[in-house]
Amino acid sequence: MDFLGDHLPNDAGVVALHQGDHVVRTGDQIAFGDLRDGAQEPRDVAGLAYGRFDQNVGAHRDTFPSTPTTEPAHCTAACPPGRSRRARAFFLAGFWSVQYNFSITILESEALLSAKVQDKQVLRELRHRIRHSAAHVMADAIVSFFPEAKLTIGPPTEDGFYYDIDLPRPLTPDDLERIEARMRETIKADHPFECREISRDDAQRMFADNPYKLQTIDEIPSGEAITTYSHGAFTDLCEGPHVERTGDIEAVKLLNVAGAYWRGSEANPMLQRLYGTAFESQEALDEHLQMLEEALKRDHRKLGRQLDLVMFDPVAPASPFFLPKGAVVYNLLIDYIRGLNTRYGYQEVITPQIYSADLWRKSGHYDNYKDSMFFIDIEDREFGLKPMNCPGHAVMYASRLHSYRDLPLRYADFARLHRNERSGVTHGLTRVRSFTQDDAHVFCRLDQILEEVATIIEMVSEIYRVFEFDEVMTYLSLRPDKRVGSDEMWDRAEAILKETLVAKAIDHEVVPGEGAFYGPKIDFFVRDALRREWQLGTAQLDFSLPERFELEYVDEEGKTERPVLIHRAMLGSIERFMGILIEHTGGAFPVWLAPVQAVVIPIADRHLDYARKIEGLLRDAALRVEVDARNQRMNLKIREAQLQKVPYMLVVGDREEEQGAVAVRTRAGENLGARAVDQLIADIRAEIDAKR
RNA sequence: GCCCGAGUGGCGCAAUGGUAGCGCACCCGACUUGUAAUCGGGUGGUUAGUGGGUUCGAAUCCCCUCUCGGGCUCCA
Repeated sequence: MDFLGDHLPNDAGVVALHQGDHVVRTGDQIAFGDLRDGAQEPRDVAGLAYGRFDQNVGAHRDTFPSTPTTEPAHCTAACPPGRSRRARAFFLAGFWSVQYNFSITILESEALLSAKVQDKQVLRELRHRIRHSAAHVMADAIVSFFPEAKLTIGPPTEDGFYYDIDLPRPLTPDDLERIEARMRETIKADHPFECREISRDDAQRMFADNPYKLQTIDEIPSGEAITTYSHGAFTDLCEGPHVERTGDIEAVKLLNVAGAYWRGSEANPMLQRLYGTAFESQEALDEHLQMLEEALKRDHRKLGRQLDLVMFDPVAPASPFFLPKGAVVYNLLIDYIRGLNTRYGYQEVITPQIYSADLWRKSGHYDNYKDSMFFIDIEDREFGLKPMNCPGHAVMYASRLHSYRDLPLRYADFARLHRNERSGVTHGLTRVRSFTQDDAHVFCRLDQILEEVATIIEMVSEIYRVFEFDEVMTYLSLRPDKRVGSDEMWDRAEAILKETLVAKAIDHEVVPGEGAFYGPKIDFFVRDALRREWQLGTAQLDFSLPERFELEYVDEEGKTERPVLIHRAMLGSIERFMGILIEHTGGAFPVWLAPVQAVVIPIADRHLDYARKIEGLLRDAALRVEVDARNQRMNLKIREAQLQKVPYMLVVGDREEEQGAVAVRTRAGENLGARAVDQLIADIRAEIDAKR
């Protein structure tokens, strides 16, 4: 048996995998784990897990709990973190080579790899400086046109920079051009950036006419140095760092102007925020702009219309209408979650849409959330349309006595929710006023929290794996200033969540102060086509609601205890998830979700009957199929099916009719040639079952 | 909610104070087609609002309202 452990040189860091002619590429699903001593074959591996292969770093994401299709004998736990990349690369190579006849090519050494990683860091640092410097150059240009402008802050961001400025009048696109032209002059002049450390008094004198800068100076801790950076005749309060000279800003582009509150508070004046970006070369800038353009093509609002999935109308602002094709996807997503819920012991419930305002007073929504709710008066009584399911579930829980044996009790609900989001914050499908969550509430004992949260993480991980979201950001939000419950309670709850994340080996960022007032939470975010982050899943601990609704259970000793509530959502809102998924897939849904899975394309009218027959066979196999019966050329029908991202185009003409076959073309543009219908159905079904 | 911008046939766009036009879609007709757009003809908009104003004249300028977009804020 050709197992790699013995064959790979010691410094092999990254391997390329081949199956036949297919090279395993970044994003492909792989399996990996750690070798036991003396391992000879895949089953000698502890901790099999699935992840994705990434050409740059070998295997990563060792955090997915496993439900392998080929169950190895010793599948015990998730792969422990901290093992070397090499060990993992070895293993995955070995596993796949044996299981699936992959052959292995060594791409590069560990040393090379780390140099590459280092280059990335250097580049990031360089761009940071370039953009920070570009912000200064921009401010310089603006001040030259508007001497009364008051500068505030101008930091670099992930993809560019901005400067918030108090200006006498709104900037126009023409202004942007003028400013950009002036910036180029400054860059060409190649002024050096000079850093100067100044005293607090000097700083205050220097920026005496700028209240924003004065406030900034006031907030610099007394021990810290106050510095300015100058280029040419321009000086700004700044801690740096910058590039050496303005000429180091090789490529710059101003993008747009927007309003922004000083210090982000609505109570403060609205400033003008001018966004731009800068790169170390024109090519890199062009590439970035190209990327932005490509992203616009993936915009779910555009694709949602083009693919007949969803529409909007001013009669229901920010409330999507799902067209038949969109409804197919929507329902399939819910079906999928329903299946998961069943598998993990969640019970679905159906609860009212409209509740007396009394309920919302009891839950606290009336005091804290009233502006975001829709209310209706009926027969002199006030009712509220539900923005969340939790109070309804609490009412259900409280309707009978519970033993500790009942817990955890897991209620799932796909009810439609309505939130009166402030105008100006709504956005396509990702922020709407009417939506459905894959919502659930777990009522459990304190000692059950860890397991419940761990299970939620497992479910979420499976979901993100199925949908191939590789870049999921996980945040652990801790106690905010305004909160309920004792500090001990918070200590304990935060510790449990943290422990669970560590146990599940989930990379996460801790965000102090961002928790809900009722408890800490774990949130999962992914990015849309324009790299904006959107929250999908969440697991939130809640000590407040059980208190408010006086929820109880009877423990082993007959004592009355209060359960803890866990709010969970995995896709988040189905609407938002669909929006993100459309952008993630560019509208090319995996076959199991595709609204139309196959289009039968008859070449001429005389093939119509045969096309109908094929349609019937596929429909009998529960596939979503259509016949393009229009009197049009085949080329046009293929083009349109292609634009609709239909996974399979089945061309039927004289040849196919004779053979009782169909000619299969995929949306990837591959012509697979003639296939027997039975075989085709079996292949597509397998693809659907595997959710590929 | 706040700042800025936009709204023209179903969709994408043009018309910058002087007769609302183009492409796609749609309808009709011809063509009967082999892996990303066949050809010809036709219907359709008093320009977001049965809003207000300026002007001899408004898609175009001003005001109000609505909706959408980019941000900010918000997302208990």
